[in-house]
Formats: sequence, C-alpha cells, structure tokens
Amino acid sequence: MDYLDTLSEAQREAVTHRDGPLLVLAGPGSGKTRVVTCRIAELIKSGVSPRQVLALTFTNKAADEMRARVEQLVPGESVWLGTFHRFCARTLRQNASLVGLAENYTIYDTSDARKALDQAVQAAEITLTHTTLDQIAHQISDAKNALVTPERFEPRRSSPVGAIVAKAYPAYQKQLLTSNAVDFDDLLLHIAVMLQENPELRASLDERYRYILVDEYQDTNFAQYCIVRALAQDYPNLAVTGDPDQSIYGWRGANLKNILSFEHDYDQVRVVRLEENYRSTKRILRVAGALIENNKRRKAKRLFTDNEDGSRVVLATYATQREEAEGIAARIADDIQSERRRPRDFAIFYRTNALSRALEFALRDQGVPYQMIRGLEFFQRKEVKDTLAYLQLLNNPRDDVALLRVINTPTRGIGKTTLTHLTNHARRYGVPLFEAARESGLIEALSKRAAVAVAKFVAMIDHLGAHVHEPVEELLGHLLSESNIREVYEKSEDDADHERLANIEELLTAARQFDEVHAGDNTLEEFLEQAALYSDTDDWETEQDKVTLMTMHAAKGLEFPVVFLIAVEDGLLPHQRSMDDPAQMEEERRLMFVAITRAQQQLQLSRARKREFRGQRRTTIPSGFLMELPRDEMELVDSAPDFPSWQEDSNEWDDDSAFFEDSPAEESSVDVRGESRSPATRHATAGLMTAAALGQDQATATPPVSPEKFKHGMMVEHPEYGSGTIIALGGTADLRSATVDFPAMGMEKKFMLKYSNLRPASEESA
DNA sequence: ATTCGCAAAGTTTTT
DNA sequence: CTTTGCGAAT
Repeated sequence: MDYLDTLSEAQREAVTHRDGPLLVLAGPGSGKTRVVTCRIAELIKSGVSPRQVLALTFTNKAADEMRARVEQLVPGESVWLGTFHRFCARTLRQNASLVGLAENYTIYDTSDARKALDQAVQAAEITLTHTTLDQIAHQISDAKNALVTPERFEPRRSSPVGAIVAKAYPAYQKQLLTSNAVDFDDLLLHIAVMLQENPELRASLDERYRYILVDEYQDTNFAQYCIVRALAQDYPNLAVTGDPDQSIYGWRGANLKNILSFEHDYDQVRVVRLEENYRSTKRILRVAGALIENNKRRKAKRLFTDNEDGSRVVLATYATQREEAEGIAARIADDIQSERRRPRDFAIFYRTNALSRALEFALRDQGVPYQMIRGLEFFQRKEVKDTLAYLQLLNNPRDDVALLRVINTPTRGIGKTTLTHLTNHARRYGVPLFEAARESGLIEALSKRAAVAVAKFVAMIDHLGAHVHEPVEELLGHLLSESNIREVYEKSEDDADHERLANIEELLTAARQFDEVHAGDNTLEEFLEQAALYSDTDDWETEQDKVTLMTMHAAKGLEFPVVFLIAVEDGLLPHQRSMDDPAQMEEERRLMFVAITRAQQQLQLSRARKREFRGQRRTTIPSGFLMELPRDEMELVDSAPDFPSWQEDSNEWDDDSAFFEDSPAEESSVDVRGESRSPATRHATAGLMTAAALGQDQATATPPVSPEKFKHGMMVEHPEYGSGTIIALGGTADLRSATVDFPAMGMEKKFMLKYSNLRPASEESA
C-alpha cells in the first residue's frame, strides 16, 4: 500500500526494519503510534503470521486506539495487542498451576488487595506500631515491582517498618494464594518468575511471539523489563518505542534505565530517532524544549517542526483559583460563542484531581459542556463492587474478600460475631471462608439461627452457580433478584439508592455489550478480568463535543488544539512530595513537558496568587519551572497587576470578590464576560514582567525582609511552623541561612533567608 | 443489627 | 475541606 509514501524517512526506517532489536526514540507528536501500527501492518504483509506478533502497551486506551488503526491498515488480521497486565493475566490463566493458583483466580483491585492485606495481618497477629497498612502495602508493591519475592525480602537493617513488612509480606502472599487471588503487581511478578523458573515454557513463548513491540518503553518497571527480555531471547525481534523525556511513572516503579540502556541490553540495536514534530507550533515546541533541557539525566534530543510559529504561549497570573477558573471558562465560552472553536478543542490539565473543582463550577456557570476524566470511579462504587463481588465469588469460591463483601449485603442477619466464628474455623483448618460457611452446621460456636442464615446464603450461591455458564447479563439478572440487591434498592425511598440502581443498570449494559462480543466459553472469567483491569480513562470519548478536564498523567498520548495548564505553582507542580529529591524533580519536569507538548496551537499556563489548600487560603509561589521557560516565546498576562491589596488584607478582599460575583448586577452572559475581561487585563508582551521577574514576585508576596536583618537569638515567625528563635546563622548574601528552633513543634529547621517566609516576630503587630 | 454521629485522617499520579 | 472509618446508641 501507499502509506509508506506518506511517512518521513525516519518513520519509514522504523516501519520497515524487520529483524533484530529496534529502539525508536520518539519525541512528542512525532507520529509514534502511526509508526507502531504501520510496523505491525508491514510485518504481516512481509509474511509474518499475525499470531506471532505481540504488541504491548501501557494503557487500554492506547491498545484500543492501536487496534483500531491496525484494523484499518490490514483488515481482519488479529495480532495480540493489549496492556502488559492483560497479557500477563491471560498467560497466567493458562499456566496458573505453575505458581500455585487455579485458572479461575481473581484479580484484586487496590482496595480488595488492601482488605486481603488486612486479613493477613490480623491472621498473622502482626501489630501495627509506627506504621499503617498503606505503608506496608506500598513497600510490598515496591518489592513486587523489583521482583523481590516474599522469601527473598530482606528489610533494611534498623528499619522497624521493614521488619513488619518482612512478616506481613509472606502472610499477605499466603492469604492471596489461599483465596486464589492476585493483585495487580502479582500479574507481572508471577509471569516474570514463571519465565525464570520454567525454561521450556519461556522458550515456547519466546518462539510463539517472534515479533514483540513495546510501546511507552520508558514506563516499564523491572518486572516488565524482565518479562520482555525473557520473551525476546531466542528471537530478539524486539521493537521498543518511547521517549525518556516522557517517563512519568517513576513512582510506580518505572525505571528510566530500561530505555536508556536498551542499546547495551541487546546486541546490534538499530536506533531510530523521530524528532520531527507534526503536532505543535514552533513556539510551543521551543517552550517545551527549553524546559526539558534543564533535566540532567536524559538523552539530548533535537525537536523541530515545520508547523508555523503560532501564537505566544500565555503565562497568566490570576488573583485566586476562582478567578483562574472563571477566566479560563470565560475564554472558552467566548471562543465557542464566536464559533472560533468547538468545546472538544479544549483541554484543561492539572496536577491533582482535587484541583478540578473550581473549574467544574466555572464551566457549569458558563454553560460550557465538559467531561472530566478520573481514574476509576465507576467500578469503585459500592453497589457495582458489591455486584461484581458476587460474580467473583461465583467464579472463584475461594475468594475470601469477595465473600466478606457479599455475605451480608444486603443484610441477611449474618453479623460480626458469626463472621468471627467463621473466620476462626477457616483459619483453624486452613480453608477458605466459603468452605467454612458450607460447614456452618458443624461449627459449635454458632447459634442455630446464625447457622441457618449462613446455610441459606450458601444455598443461594450454589443455586446461582448453576447459571455461571450463561451469558453474563443473564447471570447478573439472576444474581440481582436472588440476592435481593435489586429489591432493596427499588424499595428504598432514598434518591441515592435509585442512582445506585441506575449504576447497576449500567453494569448490565456493559455485560450485554460484553456478551455480544464474547460468545464463547469462560466468559465470566474474562468479564471479571476486563472489569478489574479497566479504568475510566479508557473510555474517554473523543467524539463527544466537550471540553476535557484531566490530570497531566492522564493526558499522555493525547493532543488538543488548545491546552490550559493550571496551578503551575510551587508545591503543586512540582509537587511538594517531589521537591526534596532531584530525580523526582526531573520527573515533575517531564510531567510538565508532557502537558505542554499536548498542545497543537495554543497553550496557556496559569497560576493563582492565592489558592485554597486544605481548607485554608494560602499565598502561592510560582513554580520554579516557569523561570526555565524562554521569555521570547511567552506572553505574560496578569489579571490584577495594579491591585496590590491581595497581599496583606486579602481576606476581606476575597470575600468582596465573592460578593460581587454573586450579585445580580453583574450578570454573566458569555460575551459580556469575555469582552469585559480580556482587553482590560491583557498586557502587551513588551515590558512588564519577564519570566525571571515573575520569580521576584514571590519576594513581593511576603514583603521582603533583607537577610541582613536577622540576628542570632532573634524571635521569628514562620507561616507554617509558627514562632521560633534563631539559633545559628550561616552564609552571606543570597546564601545566608538561618537555623531556627521552633519550641512548639519540637524541631529545628534551616532556611535560606532569601527564599523563606521567615520574618522577625516584632513585625507582626505592624 | 442498623443507624447515626462524630472523630480522625489524609489528600499524586494508575494497571 | 472532604472523605473515610469507627464507635456509640437505639
């Protein structure tokens, strides 16, 4: 076909390279997806059997998109294309016994896994001093991502938490095995271990998957790295694509080293660089490039584009988060009203989900349609989880977490005491809870009444069990009526319950759609697998003509004509928890790089001078990243430059603003807002503030106190830590620092005076 | 057993 | 500030 003619030289090189390892370093907007899909098509055309091709992605969304594109290129040919987790889930299904599981194992999501851990910790009688379940879970997850099995786990010496983890990890793993269940990390861990320990299986899978493609290789963790390696040994036809500058999942164990040292890991690697960008304007690209250059640990890369210069990147400063949200909403509304743009042209990104609230209000106010992409949501709702738990229990009766969730939902008189007895019985004989429930008549501690209630529950599950091979929708139908779930919600007076019923209906719809596609056997298992590995990000609908709101992480791989990135402030971007670690700071910078490079034509970065944080209004500090951006490409817009009152007595000012906004006098038809606001507040690019000057802004935020004023023994105030005494001073000029003892906090802290919000206590009264 | 109320805790990103 | 969890009371 002719698609080869439409590719650039570099793209074509990657697409037509057939055998041997291939590393495609693909900058943002360089047509990476196109290269991957064309490559799959090209392989098939050159005679490779589709079933020998394995394409692994990071998200379902990416997989779905690729599948659609491959289908266009080579209709009817089905290669295995999906996420790492799904690939592992399927492979584990076929070889479950090798790791002590049965093929009908359950995949626990994070909250299920947390419950299993809770169970395990209790059963092992581990006391949680100085730590929490969450902490333990994290450490276990880290260990699993690094392929450290329970037996091999060694806590760092003198780590009290580590010692607890060393006990909890094996107990947790045992609990999972008893329940015939795995968590997300296990999917990878089990497969990686399985490949290590079973050479013949490894060899056969290696042979089966002759051509492997891995997308977003920079996001792979150690377990994924090992899996890929194991499958590409005898047939190293491994093509990985990625961009080290877009690695944003370090917190989840992703290891940048995997892509940076790909050339050392494999022999005779062909490297193709895709550096031409087809997405963004020159200006946007230059801004992105200038930012990412500040990272030390990276492969230098030249990004360029043939696209036009475009408009300057706007750096907007608003007085409050509310003005930020309203300003953006007004501009969007204006552009839609005047038909310059459609809602779907816009995206608004933020670092944390919590930041979306003000935007939602503002957009709703303006009547702008929007869709918000959140991580989970649907499958996390109680009623949905309850219903799915029934299915899980039916599919895998050993699933203790599922049983605990459903045995008294809706209530059927099986209370805490009964459950304690059941649990004791189960632990004594080392059997799953459902087994214990089945023997309820034999448990002496149980009252007659309790035993009967349990027996009725068991009978109901058994009865439902007769329907497990029917289409999922039908099974769900039986389940909803026999369990009384439907009846309880229907009879309820509560509106919330009717909404729950609606959600269950939605689940039925999902089941019906699933049934249409999967007519074959084992459908229940697969349905549950899909549900477990699904996230709401996956069915983000491009066709919908709505403004998109999402986190920066969710934005990866997408593009929009107009992008707003909000809250570019110290502590949010970069995030507080990353600021003390240079490696994490680089990841934050990459995250911002990803966000910026989503924009095709227009980009606005913004911050608010004041932002509500944990219920408190706080003066913000502009993100240090802003100072790394090239002044020449930017346009600075300040919505309240001559309005200094936000500094000191801003409490009232803010309330005033709220008052005016709500007063009917200033009614908000779209165009009134848009016009009245923009000309008055826009400033010519020339003059005013430079990006560096914006940094000075932070000094203005708290009226500057010259570092020389601080003396040893002086009483000082810190907005966060309260009052304290200077017990040491060091450095000179910009480097002058003070060590302060805060008696109320029982701690000492060292500050760089130039940057700190420290002030002499006496100034308070003025 | 369920319900209500209060307290506490925790607020990054997701397969 | 919000959500979640736990404990008490009915």
